[in-house]
Formats: sequence, C-alpha cells, structure tokens
Amino acid sequence: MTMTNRKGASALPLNTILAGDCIEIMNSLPENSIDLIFADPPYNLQLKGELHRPDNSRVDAVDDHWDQFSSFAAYDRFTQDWLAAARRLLKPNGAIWVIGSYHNIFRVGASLQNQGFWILNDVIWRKSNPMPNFRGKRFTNAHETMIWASKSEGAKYTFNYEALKALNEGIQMRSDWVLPICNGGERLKDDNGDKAHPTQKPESLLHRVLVGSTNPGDVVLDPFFGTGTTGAVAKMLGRDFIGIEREAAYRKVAQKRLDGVRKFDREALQVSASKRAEPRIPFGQLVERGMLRPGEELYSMNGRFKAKVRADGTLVGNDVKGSIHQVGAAMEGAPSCNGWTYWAYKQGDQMVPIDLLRQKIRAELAN
Amino acid sequence: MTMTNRKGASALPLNTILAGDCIEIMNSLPENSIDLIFADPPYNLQLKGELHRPDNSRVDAVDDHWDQFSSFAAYDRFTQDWLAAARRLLKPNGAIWVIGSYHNIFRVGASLQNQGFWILNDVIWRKSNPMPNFRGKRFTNAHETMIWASKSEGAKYTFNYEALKALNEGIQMRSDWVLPICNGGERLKDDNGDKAHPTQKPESLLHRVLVGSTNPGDVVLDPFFGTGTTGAVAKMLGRDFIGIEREAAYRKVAQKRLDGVRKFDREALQVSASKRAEPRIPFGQLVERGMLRPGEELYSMNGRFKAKVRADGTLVGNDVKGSIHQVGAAMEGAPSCNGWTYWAYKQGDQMVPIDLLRQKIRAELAN
DNA sequence: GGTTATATTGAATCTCTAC
DNA sequence: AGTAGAGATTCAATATAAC
Repeated sequence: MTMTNRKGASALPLNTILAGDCIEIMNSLPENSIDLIFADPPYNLQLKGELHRPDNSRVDAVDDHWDQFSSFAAYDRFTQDWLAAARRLLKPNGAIWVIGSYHNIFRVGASLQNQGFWILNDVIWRKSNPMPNFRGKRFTNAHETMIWASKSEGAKYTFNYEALKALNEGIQMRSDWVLPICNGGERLKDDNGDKAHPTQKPESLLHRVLVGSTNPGDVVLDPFFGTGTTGAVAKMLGRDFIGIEREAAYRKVAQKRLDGVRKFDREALQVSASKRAEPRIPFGQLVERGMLRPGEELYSMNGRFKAKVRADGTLVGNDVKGSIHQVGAAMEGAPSCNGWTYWAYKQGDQMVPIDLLRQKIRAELAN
Repeated sequence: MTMTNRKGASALPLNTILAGDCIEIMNSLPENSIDLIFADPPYNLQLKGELHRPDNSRVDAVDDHWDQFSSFAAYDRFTQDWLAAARRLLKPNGAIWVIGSYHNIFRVGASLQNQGFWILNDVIWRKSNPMPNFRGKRFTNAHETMIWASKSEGAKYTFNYEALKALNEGIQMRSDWVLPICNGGERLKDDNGDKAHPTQKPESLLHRVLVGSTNPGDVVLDPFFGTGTTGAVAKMLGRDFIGIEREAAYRKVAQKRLDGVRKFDREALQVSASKRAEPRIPFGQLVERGMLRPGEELYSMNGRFKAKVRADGTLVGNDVKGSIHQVGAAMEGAPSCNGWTYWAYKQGDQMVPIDLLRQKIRAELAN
C-alpha cells in the first residue's frame, strides 16, 4: 500500500483498493483530503419477477443482493450516510459526481442539495446502444443521469473548459454526452466468461469526467469501485485514485485490470489551457518596454473610435481617461470591455490587435 | 364554459382556462376524473446577479416573482401540496408528466415517489439549440428532464407504443428526445412585441407526450398553463383540456392562441417529426473511446509529418498544438486542412486513415 | 428580387484578484 | 468581508438590414 503525505499531513492510501463498507472506510480517512469523488451507488432497482426477451431468453437484470432496499426511507438513510462521509473527505474546492437512473437519482439529487452540495450541472449520458424495451410498454431507457456538484456554493471547483471544448472539436461541451455502453473487449469477464459486474461503466465516460474536472496529480476517490473503471482511467490520466469495494470478487477483477493499465506519457496529458491560467501582463508593460510609445494612437477593432496612449499605461480619448478596458467600455457604452481584444495599433496599413503584443511577452516569459 | 358529464358523474369545466391558485382549484374539481396531467411548475432557479453575453448584451433572465421561493423546504412544501392535489384528480389508470431542470427536478422526483406515484421513465428533452454557457464555467445546460409516472404501481397507464414508433421512423422511441426550443413564429409575443412568457414550451414536445400517453377524447389537465401549449396541442389532437393559470396576462394570451387552433392541424403534426442530421463526430471521441490512445502518433497521409495525440483530443507536433485540422494546416503551411483525411494511424505495417474510425462510430449511432 | 452580412435571443443557480 | 477593477467569454436559429 502506497502511503503519502500531502499538505495537511495525513496519510492517504493512494492507488489502492480498500476492502469493506464504504461509509466506515471513508470515515477513517483524513478530512479535506480528496479532490474529486466519483460515485456509482446501488440503484435500488425493483424488478418484480424475471424479465424475458421476446425469444424467451432471460435478461440478466441487476438483482444482486446489494441492490435490494426495503423502502425509499432505507435508501435515503443509506444515501445520506455515504454522502455525509464523502462530504467530510472532500477538500473545500473539491467536487463530486454521482451517476444513477430514475430509480435512485432523484433521491440522490435531493440529498445532495440538502447536505449543502451545490449542483453545477446534471449531465445526461446518452447511450448509443442501449438495451431495447422488450415489452413495448415504456420508452427505451436510453440514458443515465450524472450530477456534478461542488462541496458548497461559491467554491472554486476545477473545470477544464478549454480541454473539453477541444475534445468536442471547438464547440463548448454540452450537458448531454453521447457515448456507447461498455461492451466488447472492454467489458470484463469473470472466470466463467460471464460479465464480471452488472453495471460496468465505459472508460470513455470517466475520461471525460476526469479530464474535465481534475488536474494531473489530483486524488480521485470512488466509494463504489466495482471493477475499477474510475481507477483505471485515473491511472491512465496521471491522477491518483482510492477505491473502496465491499465484494472480494470485484476487487480481484479490478486489481488485475489496474495492474495492466499504463499511464499515458507526460506530453499527452497536457491539455489545452484557459487564458485565465496564463500570467497577467499589465498594459503598462507594453509602454515600458517600448512596444507602444506614449502619444501613439490606438483604434477600436470596429474602426469607430480612437484613443491615445499615455506614459502611465492609461488611455485618453473623447474626454475619457482610464485603463484600456474602461475607455473601451465608455466608448461603446457597454458595462464592460476587454481592452486587449478591443484595441489595435497601426503598422503600416495594417491594424494589429494589442493582444498580439501581450502574447509576445508571454512567449518570452515561457522560455 | 362547457360542462360535461362523464362516468363517475361529476361535471368538468372542459376546454377552459380556470383563473386562480392551482392547488385550490384542483381541490375543487371531482376526484378520479382526469386522464393525464402535464405540469411545468416553477423551477426555483435562484439566480443571483445579471448575466451578459460576450458581446455585452444582457440576458433576459427568468426573474419573475412566481419563480421565487425562500428555501428548498418552502419549495418542497409547495411541490408536495400541488402533487397531492393532482394525485387526487387522476383516474386510477391516469398518469402525470412533470418537466424541470436540475434546480428542482430531483425534489419533484423524490416527492412523486414519496406520494406513491410510480415512475415509468425519465425522459430527456435534448435541446438542439440551447443557450450556451457564456462564461465557460460549466457545461452548456442543453437539456431538461421530464418525469412520466403512473398513479401507482401496477396501474394500466396509456402508452401508444406503435404510434410513437411510427413518429420515430419505425424505431422504438427512446428516453431522449432531440427537439428545438420554442422560437420563431411559434413564440408568442405580447402587445409590445416582447415574449409573452419566459418559458414557453414547444408544441413538438407536447405533441409527443400526448400522442404517446393519451387517446382521443381523454381529459388533459395542466395546472401551470402559462401560454397554453398543452391546451393548444390537446385541441389539435382531439383531446379535451383543462388549464389553470394564476396570471391574467398569460390567460389572455393563451385564450387568444386557443381560439386560433384548429383540430388536427396538419402543419403541427409535421412540426413534431424531427429531422435527423448526420451526427457530427468530434475527433476527441476517438480518444475517449480508446480507439486512439493519448501519446499515440499520427502520420500525414503523404508521409511527411507526424504528430502526437493528447488526452483532450488535440494534436502536438513540431511545436504546434491544436485540432487535427489546425495542426495539419500548420504543417503543410496551408490555410486549411481536413484533418480527417490528412491523418492516419499505424496498424502493423498499414497506415489507416482516421476517418475510418469516424465512420465506425457513425455506423454505430445509426443503430 | 435575391443573396449576404449583421443583429437579436433563449428556464442561467456563469470570474477572479487585489485592496 | 465587501468592493472595485481587470479581463475572459457564445451556439443555433430567426429577424432585419444591406447590398
């Protein structure tokens, strides 16, 4: 078992599968120590009798003993208990994902809100190849719901907006994700060749969750580890994981799976970063460095306005003085304005946005 | 006001809009008399400040008084009260639909279950043209959730399986529906030319609901009638409706709308048949799905260049980072480049164009 | 009249840092 | 803790204007 020290000092059993009840084990771990929790709790499915396909073959439904709850009240108690334990573990800026279906997700969502978690999105996993509804009595149950929540309102959760936008070829990622269910070679089998776990989640789903809401080196906890999809993807992506699983059979399959996973190389783990993460360059530096001279004129990109650079890095034009942002906003009569992309200078006949000069400085700083 | 006698004998104010508080009015109507309830209750959005688009225009938010609740507890009481009144009205084999967002739907779902309703499906309305996330801080909120429930477990609810299958070009209807939001000519305007209601639902949505879960002659109740989409579609489809609406302004717009609706409007039927476009497959999906691994190398089909795949679906090579198209263009010094046909991966000795992987996903989605 | 830019808008829990 | 200022941020569908 790898133990490690983090700021705050308590030891975490990183990259291991812990055996036992998830509530007890979570309560034994140090508080405020986890960056992200991904949880796929039992679904409280209430299949009465057996289900048969039209050809009379039996559908292998989720009917394991761990999925039977006597009542909604019992399920609520269970949910509240494991959520409270999870909440204690999360760092103040940590976040949680919970996946479920209509059988349980409404109760989970209400409990999350009641405990002070702040819902950021509900995300729909739209299955591209779901099991059809054999009886034709309802809609094909073709999706599951995930809730993404921060520990509390106003917390600074991690969201790699640009990386997800890149994953989606330049268009911001929506709350509905179209991904296939886990089958084929990815679906783990037990020694009899049967599926090892009834609800194994696809790695593609966890890839998107972890790329979007964690950074390399973060600690990801999965209290219902199952066959370890969360751990496998975390390892690939250079995140640390902690798994908790009660059933020995699942732990065995998961450990074997994890042993076979390789981490992607460092360069591949770099993702597109947001501008917010880049160092801040005051406009005055452009003047100090002589990239723009006091007295030089700047022009709005829409060609409608101009202003003059002053020695202290402010602008003046149309009786307005102030920062590049303030003067731009005043000219447009707008509540705010990004001066970096609003203003340009003249180079011969060309209009060059001043943001290019900032980029030049940033490139210098990077070397 | 049309009054009519049904088996059970009590009079129902069919095809009218009742003015007042929906709980009081529902309690004044005869029990076990309604076939279907469609409810679009307040979402309790809890908006804080103002929001501006990147172009500085202001978003016209839903800040109406009817959406304000002091706490989750207050919202829960309201939900339990109107659901109890609705439940009393439903025939034993009646059913209910409730639509909501993550702000309220989990509380609604839990209350439904607590009161003995039996959830049949949760259905996702995937908006083809949602409002984007302007600040890049969350996923585009691109869907709303509907819960479909029978009055109790084992009830013989109405489900027109074949009609829905026909609506869906012969394929079983799934639990996710892609439909555009209500705009254009369908969006009702007030006398000033502004939108008459902040959250008018599209007729296509109600069309699918009513075709699927009612029969001609059924009575459909909408306790939050608004501009009367439920009534308009019910009238077109030959169902009777009862609307309840507290705000006089909404009632006025709705009545005018209803007066203009003809039964079996052909055009409306066509609106509901959504066209299927060829799905766009972002390159990132090949990475998420494990068809290509982060760190793997791609080669240009002309054999001159190579680049490495990153975890967010971008490429990196020769100091250039970006999409498959951007990096291809940069390497060739070309203004643009179709990365799908430009790049290939190695399979043994073979070079396989990545477009083949995209075709594989498309074929999967067609099923 | 027809085609091409430009403007508007939609159920939204939508920033971060320094003072 | 609250405030002020820097500065980052959008997709699809209509409607209207311009050419």
